[in-house]
Amino acid sequence: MRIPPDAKIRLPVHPTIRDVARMAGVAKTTASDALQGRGRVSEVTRARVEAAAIALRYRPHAGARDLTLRRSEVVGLLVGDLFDPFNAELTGLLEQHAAASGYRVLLATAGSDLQEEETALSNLLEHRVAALILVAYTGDDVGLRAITEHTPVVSIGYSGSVGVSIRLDDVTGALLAVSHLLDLGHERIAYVRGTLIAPATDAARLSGYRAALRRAGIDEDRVVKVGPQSDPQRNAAVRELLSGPERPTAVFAPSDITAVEVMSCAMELGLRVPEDLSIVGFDDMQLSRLRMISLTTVAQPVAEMARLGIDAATRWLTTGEVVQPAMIKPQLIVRGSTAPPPAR
Amino acid sequence: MRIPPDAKIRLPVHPTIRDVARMAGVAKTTASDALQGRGRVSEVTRARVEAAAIALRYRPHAGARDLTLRRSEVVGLLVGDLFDPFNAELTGLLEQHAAASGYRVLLATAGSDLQEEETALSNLLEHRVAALILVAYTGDDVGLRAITEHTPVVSIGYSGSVGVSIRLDDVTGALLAVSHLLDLGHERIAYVRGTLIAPATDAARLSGYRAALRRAGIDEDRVVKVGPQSDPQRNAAVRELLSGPERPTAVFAPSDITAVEVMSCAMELGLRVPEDLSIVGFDDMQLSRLRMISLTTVAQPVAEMARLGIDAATRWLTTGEVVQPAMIKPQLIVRGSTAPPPAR
DNA sequence: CTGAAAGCGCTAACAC
DNA sequence: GTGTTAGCGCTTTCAG
Repeated sequence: MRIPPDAKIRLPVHPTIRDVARMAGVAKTTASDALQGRGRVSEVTRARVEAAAIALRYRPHAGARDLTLRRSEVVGLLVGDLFDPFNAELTGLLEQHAAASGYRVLLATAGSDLQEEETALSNLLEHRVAALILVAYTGDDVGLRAITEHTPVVSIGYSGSVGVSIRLDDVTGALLAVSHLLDLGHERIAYVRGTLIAPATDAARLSGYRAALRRAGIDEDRVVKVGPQSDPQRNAAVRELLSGPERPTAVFAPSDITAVEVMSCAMELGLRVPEDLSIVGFDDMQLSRLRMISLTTVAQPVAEMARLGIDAATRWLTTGEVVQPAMIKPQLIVRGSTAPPPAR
Repeated sequence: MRIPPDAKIRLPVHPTIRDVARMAGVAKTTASDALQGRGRVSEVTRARVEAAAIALRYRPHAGARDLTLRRSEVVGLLVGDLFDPFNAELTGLLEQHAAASGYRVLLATAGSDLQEEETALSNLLEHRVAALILVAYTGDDVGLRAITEHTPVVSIGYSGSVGVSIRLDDVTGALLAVSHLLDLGHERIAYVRGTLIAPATDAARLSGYRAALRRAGIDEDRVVKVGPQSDPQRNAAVRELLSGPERPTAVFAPSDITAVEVMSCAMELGLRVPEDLSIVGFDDMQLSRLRMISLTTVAQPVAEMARLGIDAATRWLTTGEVVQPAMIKPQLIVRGSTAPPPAR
């Protein structure tokens, strides 16, 4: 339901600094100074002003203040999909860190549409966000580049070339994952791509996967594209992959949520994990640590990434320095979803 | 890292409507009219203005516009914890619907602290959000009541008495869940509370649980409080519960994420689900539908709830009507995590 | 120690 | 058709 802008009624009255001043019997300026503790106002006046503010339940209008001070206390957060628990974790932590640094978060989700992502980005910018944080961004650099001229852009888990990127060495991460499978003796290893993943990230992990296979002298790889979670046919491709006589003995998925889906699919087919099928994911979301899932995966230190992201943004904002943090070293967490392949 | 407000540097220059007007050689108003299509400007002028806007990459300043128009296009969203996948789903959908209705979303997470929740709420209000959406709110009504005088408050999954509540009949939901277990023949049914849940919601579901037991003539109930997810000892209480000789044969948890934790814990102890232990959750998050989890649960129609929430807010905003939608009827989804109890 | 004036970016009302 | 004025709520000069 689209509401035309004019349909929005006027905001019910909030008391303004003027009301407070009037009630305290002083000028606007004095009231403002008193409340901000800009110490040029006498103790007794301050008390009167404060009393008035409390009585009126005065709350300064952040937008007006930002306008006056020509600054913004809001960062824009564009996140691909909150249905992916890893993204949700990241979003939560980013908000926490932003809040700790004195920033509010204006949230936008990209949805499925690429056009939507564009609009969302535009909306955030109209709100003059102090910085832009991109999580699982699927768009391209083109539109982004120009933005960095006036707004710090920090992307997380996106290997683009714009602004600051907080990211893992995706190639090495995938390499670790697949090497682990190769070491266990697997030879038929499939790559199952989820659609929830940003193309650039997917590409990097895919290339790590390929590199590992190549290094092991295996040139045949199987890539499977899995549809969106809500897609009723989402499992079809995976089922087919796992059903044939020459089915892979292991699967590497570029995100934990996809890995869990594969795991579930395997179970439906009566395949045991890891006895019949080994699975490795990527992310290390909290759920993956549960014993009942116990997913071998490449860990992304989500808390650290959130901290680095906000820090990079605030630093860019305060000092103007654009510091690209070092790539985070991926770490393979071996859990119960991987084992040697079944005997033929 | 706390950045003092003064440390925030001035926002790099964005072109203003004035710049556009100057470039097009017209007055501010004319430029504004031209861009908004407020049709009093000639075709040729409009073209000139539009060209200038594009050349300068002009983007209207939403905050300034809102200030002038005395309105707000931003709704505040306070969500308890994004680590709970159900909350994350809800957040994502709320953002989508808000966007579709022309609203941006200012996000705040409550964190663990109750004090933080208070501050977060205050921050949202300083930003003059058009409405306030509360997800898994853990605070009390006291502070909220006053807010409804100037800002629509819509809570989701919170059975408080303030503003509009979009909610399920929690009592009946829990009743359904526990009755299902009773029907299967279970007699020792535990209630395992997660800490991620809002107290009021927990209370309602607990009372449904108790009502079901009472109705079946069982007056002994076992309530277990499980610590936060990150707590290393989070499983201790559940382990103990599930270990004794008189252990329950079924568990009802007031959220899916807690249910999955219990399931995982059971697995650690070598208990099979549902053969040795039946488990029922509450939420029906997407993950619960996966075959490998296959959780019997009370469904909360998350998409519908998001829609109802945003609709209630926009309606309140546009017409001033405060309409309390009917309670949503809970529906029990029976999956693979429940079965008759093991023979003694 | 306090007040008055200016202005952030924008649009609505009212001239011309 | 177009320009001028005023004002949203706030803080920062600059005078008293």
